[in-house]
Amino acid sequence: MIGLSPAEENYLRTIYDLLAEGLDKVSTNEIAAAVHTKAASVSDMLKRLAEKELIDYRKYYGVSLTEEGRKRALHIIRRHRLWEVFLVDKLKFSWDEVSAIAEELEHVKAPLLVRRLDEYLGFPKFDPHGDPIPDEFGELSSKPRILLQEVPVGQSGKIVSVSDSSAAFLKYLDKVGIYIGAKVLVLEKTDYDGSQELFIDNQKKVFVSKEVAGNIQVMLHPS
Amino acid sequence: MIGLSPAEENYLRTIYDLLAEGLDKVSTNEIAAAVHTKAASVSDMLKRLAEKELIDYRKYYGVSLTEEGRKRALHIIRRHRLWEVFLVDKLKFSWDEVSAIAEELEHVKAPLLVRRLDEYLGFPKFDPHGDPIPDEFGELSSKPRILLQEVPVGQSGKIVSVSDSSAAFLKYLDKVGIYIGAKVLVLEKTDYDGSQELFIDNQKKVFVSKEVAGNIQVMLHPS
DNA sequence: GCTATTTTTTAGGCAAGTCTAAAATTTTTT
DNA sequence: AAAAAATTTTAGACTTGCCTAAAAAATAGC
Repeated sequence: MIGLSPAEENYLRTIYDLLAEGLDKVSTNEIAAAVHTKAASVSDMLKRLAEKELIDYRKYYGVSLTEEGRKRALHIIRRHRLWEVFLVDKLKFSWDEVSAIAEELEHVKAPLLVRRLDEYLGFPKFDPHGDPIPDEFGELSSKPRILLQEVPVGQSGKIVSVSDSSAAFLKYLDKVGIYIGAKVLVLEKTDYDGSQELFIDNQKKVFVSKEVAGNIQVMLHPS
Repeated sequence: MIGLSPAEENYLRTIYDLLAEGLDKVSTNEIAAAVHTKAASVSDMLKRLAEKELIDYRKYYGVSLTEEGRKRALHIIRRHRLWEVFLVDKLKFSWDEVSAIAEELEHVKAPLLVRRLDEYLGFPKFDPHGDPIPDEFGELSSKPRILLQEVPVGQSGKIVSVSDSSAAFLKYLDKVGIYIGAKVLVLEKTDYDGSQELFIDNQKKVFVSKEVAGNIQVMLHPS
């Protein structure tokens, strides 16, 4: 199949992202909000994407991705997240500045470019927000990630992602010493309010509320 | 003034490049060939660019850039050439592979990105082909460049650019040991055929024909 | 279960950028 | 200098991607 336009790619990635947030279908209005356009324009585009068999589209019902659509979306996301790593690691942007720029860069398709970039960055597996970078074949790192909330006492893991990327939340994490990649050990859990005591990098004890622990994703076991 | 579309940017950069090759105006057909489109499409676009006062356009006569158009073109060329440096220096592409990829990257406009990239690359003054990189204000490095052909005997300089970038020519240069950035000293000139004997990097003597010397640009004096 | 509200789709229009075919202009040839 | 050839422009059409306004369908309220 032939290449997609930047607009089509944006829709596809957006639909993937919205689906990743849980439900099995996405509404026209949700997409419209995410791509900053009107519902009518979304309807237009959905018809085109359905015709290309990249999405399953039932009028007035909702949208999901076909296998092909999912594969395409993951390739776009791969480019997006690799550029984010580049912007943060090499050009010293902060992780909350990079999404908009990566949205432009992700549409540059030269396949060799993406491979070389991957290599240059040291084959990163996660982007600066902790989200996994799909491989060349559109496969996601399958290592399980669970919410910090759910990590049992005594178990340790690595912080790989946060769901809330508001400036306030990121600032809070920074202040208490939590960051993507940090090792975290759950020391204690308080049943009645769901708060936890953590041990970060074998160094620092931190208390977090249930709300905070519900916004942090952890990969169990690894180094 | 507001931003230009990728297509408008391509036309503008192309017109600049064609003008840089000597003449003071460019024809519709030349542009059509350079942007791989039809003359009719070029006519359309020229009307639009003229309306935006980026070009001076007289029907059936030809096209040149206005001051504003030239400034815009130089900003696009700045981005293009910085990305070329990135691709060669960091991603290890060879200098003949990078133009097509840079053509896509050059349309990413985030101004902070360009500045950071420039810094990351060490504020390069020339791209991998030896062409100068305009500064943030759209100014070209004003150091004079002359054809190797015209360098007098006993004078030395630095090779900064080649006009012919065919694979055959580049291969030839490689073989005899001539490369962008090499120091060159003109040892001897043969009047009747215009050929020269050169001393490359104070190391290697090389004979080049007038044809070859006419395709190589040199910056006089510098280190 | 019918009405009101919200969501979604259709209809029609618009700008960008491209194309082909035909007309206008310039250049070349003889 | 007139005819032929080449170049360039115009005219008309098409696609993409967006819009507004109106119609259709689904959902919520009572």
